[in-house]
Amino acid sequence: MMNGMTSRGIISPKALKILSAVPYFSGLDSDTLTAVARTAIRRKFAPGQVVLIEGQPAAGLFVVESGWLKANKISTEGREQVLQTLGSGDSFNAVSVFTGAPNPATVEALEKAVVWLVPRQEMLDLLDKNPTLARVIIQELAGQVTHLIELVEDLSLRSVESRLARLLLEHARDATLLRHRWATQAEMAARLGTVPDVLNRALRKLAAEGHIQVARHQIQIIDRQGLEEIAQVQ
Amino acid sequence: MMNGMTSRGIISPKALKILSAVPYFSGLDSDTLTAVARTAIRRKFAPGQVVLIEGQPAAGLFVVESGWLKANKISTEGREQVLQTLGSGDSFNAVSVFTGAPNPATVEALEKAVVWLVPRQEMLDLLDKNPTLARVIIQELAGQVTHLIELVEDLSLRSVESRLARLLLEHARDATLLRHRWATQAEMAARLGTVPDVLNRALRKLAAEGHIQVARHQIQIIDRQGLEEIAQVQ
DNA sequence: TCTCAAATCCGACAAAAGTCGTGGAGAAAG
DNA sequence: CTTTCTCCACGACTTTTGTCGGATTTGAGA
Repeated sequence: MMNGMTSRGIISPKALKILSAVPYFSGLDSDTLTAVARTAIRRKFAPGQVVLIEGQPAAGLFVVESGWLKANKISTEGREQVLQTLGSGDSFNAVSVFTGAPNPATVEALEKAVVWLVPRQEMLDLLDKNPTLARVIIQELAGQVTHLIELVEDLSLRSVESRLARLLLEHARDATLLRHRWATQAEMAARLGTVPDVLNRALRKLAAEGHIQVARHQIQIIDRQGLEEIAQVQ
Repeated sequence: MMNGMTSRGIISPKALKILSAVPYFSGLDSDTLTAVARTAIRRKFAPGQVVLIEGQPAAGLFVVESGWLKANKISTEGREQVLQTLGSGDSFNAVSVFTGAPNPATVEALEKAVVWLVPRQEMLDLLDKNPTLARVIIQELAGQVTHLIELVEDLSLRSVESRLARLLLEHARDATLLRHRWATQAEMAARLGTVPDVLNRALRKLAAEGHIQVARHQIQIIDRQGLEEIAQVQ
């Protein structure tokens, strides 16, 4: 159960379509794209399964076809910090591919997921031949830096309650935020850098104050302005 | 006093030498390097002076000639988190140069510093003409991502005491860590994501337990192994 | 050398975050 | 349909972190 099922070298039109939808490869001409599709490996993962482990050598660049995954760090005491949540079209492990350093974090499937793996050497060759690819990689990495700076700011300068308010506002479509099956309070806590109990407390406090209404699989935002104030201060 | 003194367009051998020592430009041929030196602007900053402000549009890529600076985030309540400490040869603001987004953080001089600024458009042109430059930028950004992931891990999964122990171990030459004039306890606290009082307490605790010895302008590590244990757990 | 602002030290207190135990309500599996 | 397990909801308690007031010391500049 350590590795997902793999299938290699099958150049289906589906593979081409999926890969060309990824920002990384959308700029490539069809010949190079076919070459990529030939070496890319398709893998399926079950919920909870580990895709790659922090500290291991880089296998290559991963691209999500479907399903949700998370990149995280785990402390010696077992506490978890989620760095990134990855969905369809997202890619991960670029850092170790281009630096040669071991994987900086562990990646795990949150639900049934399908992932493509483009081997490291292939990516490096591509980068040499394809100057436009470099721009895309730079954009991608810059985006990661921006995201991580925001995370640091959150962890260092904001209270749990404030972080939660921000998370809710960010993910709300209209006034309702529907939770995926895997989006348990424990997962949310790991995302905000705290523990389930504390998150639960913050959630109940916001509910008690009339800002939100927590239901089974969704959260309703009642008082957006109030939430925004809590997101600002503290 | 808002901006540093500037001098533009002077192509001295000194400028060439300094710029070519920067990883970004070391791979360039001498013609391109001269072109860069022509557009680059040299600025001097006094201690405490602000080089660029979070949220403002990107001016260009900055390169440190001499002196120390810091990149930080400041909360509405005035609390500070240092993201990076920048010394001679380091560069900053790459993210906003290549994405076009506003500066992600504020940069401030810790002491008298001299900084070169290569205008944004110049850097973008360079990137187009010089494919090898792309590799360097990718390395640089990947390094930043790695560093920020470590910072997140520290803030989220480790206690102040543990973070301090790590900082001390990391910066110790032999068994002594000499503090720059600007490396006050307030600065160290901002680096570790806490407040001066708490840092001071942690420092005195480590001293009381016999792990370190705090003197005026330096800190002695007495019990390295003990420090390493504290750095590990918690 | 002298003065003054900044840095450090310290104890007491407050608030935030984390831990533990227990019980109930749903969802998934048989 | 029933059993089992995960998730959630509390409340009580501990630890860590942050805050405040004030005493000392130090270093930079007049």
